Amino acid sequence: MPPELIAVLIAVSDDRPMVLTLDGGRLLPSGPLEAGHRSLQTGLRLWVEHQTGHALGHVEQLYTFADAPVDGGPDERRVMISYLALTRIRRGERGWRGWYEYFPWEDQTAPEGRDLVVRIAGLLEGWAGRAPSAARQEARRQRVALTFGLEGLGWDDELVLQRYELLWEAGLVPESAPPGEAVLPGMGMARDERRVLATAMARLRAKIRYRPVIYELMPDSFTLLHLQRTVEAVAGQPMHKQNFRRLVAQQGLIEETGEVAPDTRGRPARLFRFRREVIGARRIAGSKLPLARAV
Amino acid sequence: MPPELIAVLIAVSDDRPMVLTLDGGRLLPSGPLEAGHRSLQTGLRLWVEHQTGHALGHVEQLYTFADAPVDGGPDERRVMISYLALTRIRRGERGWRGWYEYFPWEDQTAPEGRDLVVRIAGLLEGWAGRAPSAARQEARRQRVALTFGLEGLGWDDELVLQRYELLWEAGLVPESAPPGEAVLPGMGMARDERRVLATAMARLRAKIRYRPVIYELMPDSFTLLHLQRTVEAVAGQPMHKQNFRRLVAQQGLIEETGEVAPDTRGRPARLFRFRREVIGARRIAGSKLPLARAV
DNA sequence: ACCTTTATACTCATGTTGAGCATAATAGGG
DNA sequence: CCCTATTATGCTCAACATGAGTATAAAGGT
Repeated sequence: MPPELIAVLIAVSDDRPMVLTLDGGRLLPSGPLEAGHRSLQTGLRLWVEHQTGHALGHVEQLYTFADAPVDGGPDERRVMISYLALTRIRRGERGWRGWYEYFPWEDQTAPEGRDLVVRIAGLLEGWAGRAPSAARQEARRQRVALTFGLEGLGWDDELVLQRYELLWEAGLVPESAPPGEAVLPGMGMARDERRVLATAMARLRAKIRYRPVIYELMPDSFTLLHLQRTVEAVAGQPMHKQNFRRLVAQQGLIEETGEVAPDTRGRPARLFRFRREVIGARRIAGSKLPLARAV
Repeated sequence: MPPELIAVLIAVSDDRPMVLTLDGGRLLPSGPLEAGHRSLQTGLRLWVEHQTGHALGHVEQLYTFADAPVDGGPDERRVMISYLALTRIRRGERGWRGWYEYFPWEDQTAPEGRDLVVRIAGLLEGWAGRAPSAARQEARRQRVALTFGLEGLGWDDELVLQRYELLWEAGLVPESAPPGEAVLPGMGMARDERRVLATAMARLRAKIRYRPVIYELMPDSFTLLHLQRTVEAVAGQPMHKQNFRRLVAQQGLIEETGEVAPDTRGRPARLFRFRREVIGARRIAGSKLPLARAV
């Protein structure tokens, strides 16, 4: 069985990060590496275009997964090479879903997300208490606190995969819960797809801190607030407005278009565009996140 | 053809980063994923142990490579899933080689490495001038300057792979040079192994900045200078001594053993040990590098 | 005693970051 | 036309981090 190529396409629409799915949101675009494919990336592009009609721009390899072998099953097991692609939604495209539909607890900009983490903390405390020994219980509690930023440790937006795997182990997600047991809100996916999505989210959240990839998710011109809302949507965390502007300004990666945003409430905002020329011409420090404390 | 698992084992000995090789330094430990392997990592461990006798500790997946399909060749091509492992050299083990034997220009702590970059800059200027159009020439020059830190841009120690691939394109390494043509110093390896090694070096150099992985390369007790020399050896860059100590001290990741180093010249240095307990108990900021300017 | 060598403690200027205050410019209601 | 709500934008401040350098301590060798 040849390795499978699987893609996570991300776009941001109306300040919501979206992922392109198939089969009613249960699958990601994917297909086997074939002899005719000139490279892994070529194969991926062909499959994605064939299945979704969406042409890929820049893609980045994420991780290679293998599922566990089945006793008495086929000799070979599925190997999945996953990729992340940043793009924009084209008119009329279907299959795009908000990524927080799959991971509601990852949205710490909204009160619902924060409340959900409080609820999860309670459930995981129960799980920790069910460990066989006192030492194990303590280890579980420490892991929970670190992963979900409890006890004053602070929320780390990059721990998407770790949080999902912890909830998986605790039987709180549909993929692992005993039948009939209550599970957390959040859509499940087929096979390992939700792990792949979690990996993509974590990578993107990490990457916007040190590479200006956020602009691949923006339209040609945008206001500073729009840019900030996009970063907040991806990071799942609120930011300090003035400091965000200061940072963006001193990076010198954008320039004014000279126009102002139409149909605005309040004072009209100037429009900016990304200066594509600077990519490659300069060492890019990226876009550190002036994160406000999660109120 | 099942995917192949390939490992880059790194250790530091006598302030030199070393890599475990086979076949006189031309190969890295590797082997195909088999039906009996419980996971990718398990398979990797078995192959490495079988081929080198070295048991693996913590490993990290690096990247998945595929070679180009050959016209008229077999239907399937080699897929390599690569891993990085940090370890220590055990007594009597053979096959360890200094990684700067393969990439001499990556050692910017020594004058030889810095001189070599000056020479490379000249050769690449010639290569840039041979581009077909003025625009292409300029693009090449920009890429060279950025990748090798010319024109005041500063050396970026994490661009190991980019530098190797540029030299490959320019035909300056044995893997790509026309037969009989002069090439740069630095041992070649079989197949794609040198690219895998470059990927591992880049990842490790990046990682020591934000995770305390350097301690996996240290003996149980060490002096601060020994620690600094190890970081410098990995990063290939000199650092400011006092600031390095300040950083290490305020991280609180190490503690005094109470003893001092034997057989020292000058004032004897206190010995320290890594506090394993803090891993997992705390969010680790890692070990930023107080890099001195490359004199 | 003095010199070389390494260890270690401080100082200082500059830059970065988190937080907040103040003011500007628009629309819409009274 | 004034007032208010709303968003945009400019500016200050304290705390902390960082790069660089000076000064002093403790050993061995001649």
